[in-house]
Amino acid sequence: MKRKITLKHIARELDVSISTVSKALKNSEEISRETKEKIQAFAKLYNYKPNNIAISLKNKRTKNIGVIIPDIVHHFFTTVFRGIEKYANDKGYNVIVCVSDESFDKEVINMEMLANGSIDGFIMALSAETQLKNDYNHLKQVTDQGIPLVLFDRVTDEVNCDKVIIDDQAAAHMAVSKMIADGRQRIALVTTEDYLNVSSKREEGYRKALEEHNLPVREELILRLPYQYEDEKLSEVFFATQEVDAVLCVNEIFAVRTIRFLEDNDLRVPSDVSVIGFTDGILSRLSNPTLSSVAQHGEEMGTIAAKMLIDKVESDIEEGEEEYRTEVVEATLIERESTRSS
Amino acid sequence: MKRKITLKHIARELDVSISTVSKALKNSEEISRETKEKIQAFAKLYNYKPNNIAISLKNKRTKNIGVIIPDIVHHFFTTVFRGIEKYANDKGYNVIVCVSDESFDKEVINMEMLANGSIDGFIMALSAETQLKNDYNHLKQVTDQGIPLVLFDRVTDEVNCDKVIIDDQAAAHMAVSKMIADGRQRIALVTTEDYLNVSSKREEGYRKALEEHNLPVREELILRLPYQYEDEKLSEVFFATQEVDAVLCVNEIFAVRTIRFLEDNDLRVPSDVSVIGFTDGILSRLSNPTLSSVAQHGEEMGTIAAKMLIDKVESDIEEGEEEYRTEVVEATLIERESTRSS
DNA sequence: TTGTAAGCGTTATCAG
DNA sequence: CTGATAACGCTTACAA
Repeated sequence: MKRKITLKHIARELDVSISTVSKALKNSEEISRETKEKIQAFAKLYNYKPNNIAISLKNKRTKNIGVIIPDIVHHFFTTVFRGIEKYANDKGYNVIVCVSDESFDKEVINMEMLANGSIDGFIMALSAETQLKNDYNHLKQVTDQGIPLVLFDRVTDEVNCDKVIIDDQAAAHMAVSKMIADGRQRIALVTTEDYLNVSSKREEGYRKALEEHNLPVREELILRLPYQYEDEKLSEVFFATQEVDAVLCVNEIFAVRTIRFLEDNDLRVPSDVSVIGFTDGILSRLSNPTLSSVAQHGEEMGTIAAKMLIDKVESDIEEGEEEYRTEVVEATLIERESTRSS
Repeated sequence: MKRKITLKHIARELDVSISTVSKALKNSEEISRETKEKIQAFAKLYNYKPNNIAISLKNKRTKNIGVIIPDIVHHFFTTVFRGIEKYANDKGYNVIVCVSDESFDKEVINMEMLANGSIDGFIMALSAETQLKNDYNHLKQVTDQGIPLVLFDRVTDEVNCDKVIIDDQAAAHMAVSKMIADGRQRIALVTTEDYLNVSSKREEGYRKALEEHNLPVREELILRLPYQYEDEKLSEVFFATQEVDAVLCVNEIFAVRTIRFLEDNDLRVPSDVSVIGFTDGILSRLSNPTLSSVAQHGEEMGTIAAKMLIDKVESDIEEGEEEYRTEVVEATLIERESTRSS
């Protein structure tokens, strides 16, 4: 077992000072070619690599970024994470992930844990509970300390920082308009019952699109389901009493369930009812029929978020003139079988 | 912007020495109640938190664990990750994730990056390319340095370390036996063409089960598809020329595609053909019909891996007598509609 | 009871 | 060209 070698070891071994070794390994002009070669050869031989922790302490820069997301087993977040990770890695940063599990407390604990020197900045999506409580002191504390923060998808106006979002309202509007253009008239909305910022924006877009096309907004056609619902009972009640010819769902899972439910009730998708979901993930591509859905371009969001963060981290504006940006990523509608206007 | 406060600040402010502050905050008996109270109050007021990096440097322990996986947008890995993250967090560890993207080079780079002091140990699943090249020097280097390593799922015998796997062979055997018990006779296997350890183990189980039940192993019934295949052409060729009454797929995606293909060709699942997949993820639960599949219990694997790693990290056997364990997690068959023996 | 000093591994400044 | 020294923030013998 060859323990990690340090500058000190090399210095002792080669009978030079630590600073000489340090400089030699950085190819400093100050050191004679001869000594440099000797030292470099030795270092190579023993596979010397500087200790990141020591460098972090010295530079007050960890080259780590902290990512806090509500759930990792969730296609969208996972996709954003991939974007973050790729960009960050390219820039020489590592990514520390913490999962808040939609819990306010865990979010706070994780942030505090990381804020004590472990990371240079945060990228996060708020937990559902945090949005519900509307308590953002932990975020403010972090920004007050001068730690850069980028919020994505689940954001809040309460905190001053960079943000990356998709225009959920416009996206829902687009989806509903498409259905209307396809001749659909009774369009239902299946959304979450939790108060999530994104859901309500999507609902706004849904309402607006109907209104603009002079279609009535029927509250009975808006179904609110618990975030992780497992029973289709609710949906049965809903569809049994209503005639719908199109459904917009705020996520993939609701959409796939809806399709299944419709087919079990002898309604064909898309001929009888067309369905559009949000989150263009694996389910959309592989459901039967395949699901038209609003792509949120998570990877792109992740890339943008990482870029914004790293730019801030590496800029030395420090007490920056509070110049925060909000990037809006265009959502696109991926059309598949569930809306074929056949 | 209140910059982070350090022991030095407190000491200066309160006109005591740094070590007094340090001890006072640790509630040391050495310090008078009076001073302690003064210091603690001050620290609370200014929200003092020790700097993790400094502590890491001192203790030579980062309380970070490095996780390297081939792909984060993949239900199984994501699930394992969740298990790791939860357990690690409970134990006060953070998790740094790097994605190898199935690439050998990235795997090597990421490991080296993290091995220079950033983490106390690794948990990883080998990339496809690494398994193909059969080159594990980067792993050996890490273990040689005394950094604990736990391999999961995609493992190799070439490296001496703790491992967590499922018995893929037994799992496939179980699945095939179940189909046979249901009266199926011509059972196909849809597997990957890459050389992945897990796939080949599953194939072995498949073959063994058939043999044990005195059924012929027909090579034409074994279909090898590229890892991320997008065209169903291959599968068309396959099924068009064969009569099968059951299919075992080495992953969910292949399984769902198979179902879709069968239905498009007027074969009903499960009445005409029953289908079982591996990886009990969201697709299995939501496909139509729902998919019977082999649950790999990723979260449990993650928990076990994290436990093994942290135990090693925190044990002081150091030059441990090479006592490495391999934990086998029981796979279970989750029966859903695709195998209802109706 | 409090303080000094060394050390964790590096880098940077300043002398020699 | 090379080396001593201080510093990053903290802990911990050891002195006082």
